[in-house]
Amino acid sequence: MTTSSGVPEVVVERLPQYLRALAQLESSGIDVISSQQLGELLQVTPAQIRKDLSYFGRFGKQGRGYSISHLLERLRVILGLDQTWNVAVVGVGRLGRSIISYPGFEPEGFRVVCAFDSDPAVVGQVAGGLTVQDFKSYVETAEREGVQIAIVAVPAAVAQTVIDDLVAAGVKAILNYAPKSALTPLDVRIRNVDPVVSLQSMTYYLSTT
Amino acid sequence: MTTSSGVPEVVVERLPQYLRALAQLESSGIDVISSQQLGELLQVTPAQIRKDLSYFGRFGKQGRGYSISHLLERLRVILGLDQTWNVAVVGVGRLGRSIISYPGFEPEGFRVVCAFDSDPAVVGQVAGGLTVQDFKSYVETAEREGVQIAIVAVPAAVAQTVIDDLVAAGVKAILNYAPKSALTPLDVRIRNVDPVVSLQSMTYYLSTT
DNA sequence: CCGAGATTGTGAATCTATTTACTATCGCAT
DNA sequence: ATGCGATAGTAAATAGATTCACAATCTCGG
Repeated sequence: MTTSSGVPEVVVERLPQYLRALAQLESSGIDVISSQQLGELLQVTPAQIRKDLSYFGRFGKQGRGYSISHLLERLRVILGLDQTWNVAVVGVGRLGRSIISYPGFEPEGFRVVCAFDSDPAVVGQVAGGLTVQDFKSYVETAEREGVQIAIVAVPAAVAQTVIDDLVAAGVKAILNYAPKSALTPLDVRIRNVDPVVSLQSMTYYLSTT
Repeated sequence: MTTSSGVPEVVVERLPQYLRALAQLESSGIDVISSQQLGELLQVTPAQIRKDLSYFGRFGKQGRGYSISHLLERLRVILGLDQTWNVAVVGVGRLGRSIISYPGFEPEGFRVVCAFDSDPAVVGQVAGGLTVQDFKSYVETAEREGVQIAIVAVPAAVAQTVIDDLVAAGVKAILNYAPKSALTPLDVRIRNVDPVVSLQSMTYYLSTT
């Protein structure tokens, strides 16, 4: 699938992988890396790395490779990671609470700024330093807090409805933890995080071998 | 990527999606569905559904469509979901505990049967009805409990080492929650669950639009 | 029992992604 | 300065996945 910008979606999905590997290399004190070496590290062909990067510009030096710090900086800009993103968590059950207090978001520039639920018993509770808001007030609160991304952690049965509401409220990126793949308009990005689906595509290989 | 069995990996990854949609349709009392209708529901072309299924046999009836209950049964067998899978959780921190008590695995046939950590302060604790074992005892315990799948929820810094140990212990399927894509031999399946990576590939589209 | 309408299964065509293969260019040692 | 070895960038070739398009065959009403 190629998107309007002309960059294939698979390519965009690989960039965060490169980013992560490069960040780790940088923190271990390495300055320069070739597509060959990075490819070995990530189990990807060097040509693929070079081609992927070539969609965005020319970042390497022949005979030498890529400056890790420079490439990191460029990738961060390409992916829009040179800014902080405000995130709303919708659904504050067991899973929603784990997400709110997951410490991995903040260092990567994703800040959970508000949390919503529609259960009156949950609204008003405090989770991870945030007071849970009524989902009815989503539009105002999200606007006030400058929310750009929503994380959905509601039961499967209501996921599509909640996502429709979020889309109507103007959210353009949704991370969906509900065990249900939901439909969105083409201009709204959605990624599903579903461990059961991941397991189910591995058992295929376990049982045929 | 085509695997030894001749079925492309993308196809295997779509089957759980079909399964989930069909299960939901069945529970809402529908008996038969056409590739057209299922395609609309999943935002996939009817031809793709028919072609995907054709790798495994002929399950439909011309002029009518697919019997949902029959197709469900066949898909479960194809994916190896007609049995229970025993799962070990490695790493019992905040995230590991959430995974152990996640209620979505059991109904789908994935049973968490043991949990490991290498921190002496955590070993011996009880989490979700399971006593945490020392990771040193992985081989014996996993053998005794009939573990076939491992879920890794350890810090990024030790993920590769832990995964190497698991591979050495004979695990053939790993669900990796560590924010680090790890390398495994080709006969070991690994799926990464990483919300940050998912977010990072969406921000690309948010910032270029 | 027959014909109309629907829908599957699939070879061929098309579209997309990956890999190959080579040129241009760089850094470095002499 | 010069030449050599290494490596990026990329056009062309290949491989892979998706879609098209249609024959085969099913259902169902009359």
